[in-house]
Amino acid sequence: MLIALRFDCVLSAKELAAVANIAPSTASEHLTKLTVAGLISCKKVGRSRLYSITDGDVCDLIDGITAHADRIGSRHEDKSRLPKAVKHSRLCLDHLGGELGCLVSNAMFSGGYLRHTPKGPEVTRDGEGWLSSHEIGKHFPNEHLRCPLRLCHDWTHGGYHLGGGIAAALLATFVERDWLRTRRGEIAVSLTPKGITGLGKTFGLDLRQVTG
Amino acid sequence: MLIALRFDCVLSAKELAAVANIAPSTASEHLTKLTVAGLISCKKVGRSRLYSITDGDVCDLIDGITAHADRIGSRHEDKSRLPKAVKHSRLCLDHLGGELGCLVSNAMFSGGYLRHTPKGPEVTRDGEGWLSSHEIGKHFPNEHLRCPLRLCHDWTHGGYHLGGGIAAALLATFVERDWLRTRRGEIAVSLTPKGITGLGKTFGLDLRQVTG
DNA sequence: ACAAAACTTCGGTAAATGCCGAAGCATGGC
DNA sequence: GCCATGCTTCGGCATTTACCGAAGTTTTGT
Repeated sequence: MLIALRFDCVLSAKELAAVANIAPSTASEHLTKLTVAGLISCKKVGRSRLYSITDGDVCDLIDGITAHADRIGSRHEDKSRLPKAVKHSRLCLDHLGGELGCLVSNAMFSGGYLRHTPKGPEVTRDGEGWLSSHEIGKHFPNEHLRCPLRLCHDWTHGGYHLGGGIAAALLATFVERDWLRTRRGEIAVSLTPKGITGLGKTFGLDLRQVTG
Repeated sequence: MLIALRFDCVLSAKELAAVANIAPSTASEHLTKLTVAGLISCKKVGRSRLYSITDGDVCDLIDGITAHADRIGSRHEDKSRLPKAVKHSRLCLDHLGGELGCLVSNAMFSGGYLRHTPKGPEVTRDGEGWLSSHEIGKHFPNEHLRCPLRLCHDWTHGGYHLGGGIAAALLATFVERDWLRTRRGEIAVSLTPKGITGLGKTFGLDLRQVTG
């Protein structure tokens, strides 16, 4: 349920019961436990109850646990079996991960558009200008519910890439400009020739290697 | 058990059974589970098995969960009932917390001795010089096992203070210089007149209010 | 070689947990 | 006003869990 919410931000009790594959009554009981524990919050809308993750701290908690699970789970897995494209650039839920995701993230920090704070990454004054000049909206779907920006531990690459609403908006822009292409149900993201120049100029990266 | 290990770094199965108040056989079973889950690691020494937390990522995980528990737990508590001294300066396991802990932490970041990175706080080149010039050892007990520096969410004050081995070494130095005094079994830390001037000069703080 | 210490494995028990279906409560549509 | 929908509460069942003590294993000390 928490992982489903980590992706979809807002889900009803019925939907959460469906993803967990349990009866609505069981789901209801479990959802109250999660709510009492402060992990999720509930909002009554009509005759539905819409649940979402309480705040960014809880998101980090969930990410930390899933990242740990990935580390443990992949301990005896052969990572080299992953297609090269997936290692290089892949979707992490609804934003960009893999080597390309980490490169973009690093470039935005070293370019002074983002900075690290004890509460996580933050958009600088420069960054706000940069985002709007590139027509990358500060506004994204479910803005009021979703963590705008966070760091995502990248288990295929060992670094960090950007997550949260702004990261999702970034990916949407890249796809819109045909710099990247995604296919429904596939985790791999393909970098177009246009993207090599576009992303390269925008972030000062040499991406000719990344297509692999 | 994990919280005990977060403080003591290395504990034997017997000791962990004692802190959890369960029979050695039960502890053994549980420790196996934690080990399989990759949360703790085991080292055979003589006839004992010494357990410690696997790595810094797991430390972060534990800290995140305890921090969340603090947030939730303190939601319906009356914080104002805490003695003023505890709110101002208190022990957080083996290092300095409370308002004073946060002030010292902030001063070290803004002084350029520490900086934030995605993996947590880091000592800068300046900071290393500063630490050694103040005779605050980079070396501390269990150095090889313990996280050297991390951020601790401070639930009495709402900010962050420093944790980890370096923070423990800092407190030890402050106590040694009689800037602060601790009493066995007590969480409150008292700031001496010497400390008001000493810490004040060292970190550029006006601490006359903090004694409260 | 023998005993003690530290830990694990095994068998059994009591408590907690997850789960479901039926019934009960709100809300929205007709 | 009435029914359908979405959710919760309740009672009860099956499974799982935590736990202990006894017995077994390895290592240390004498």
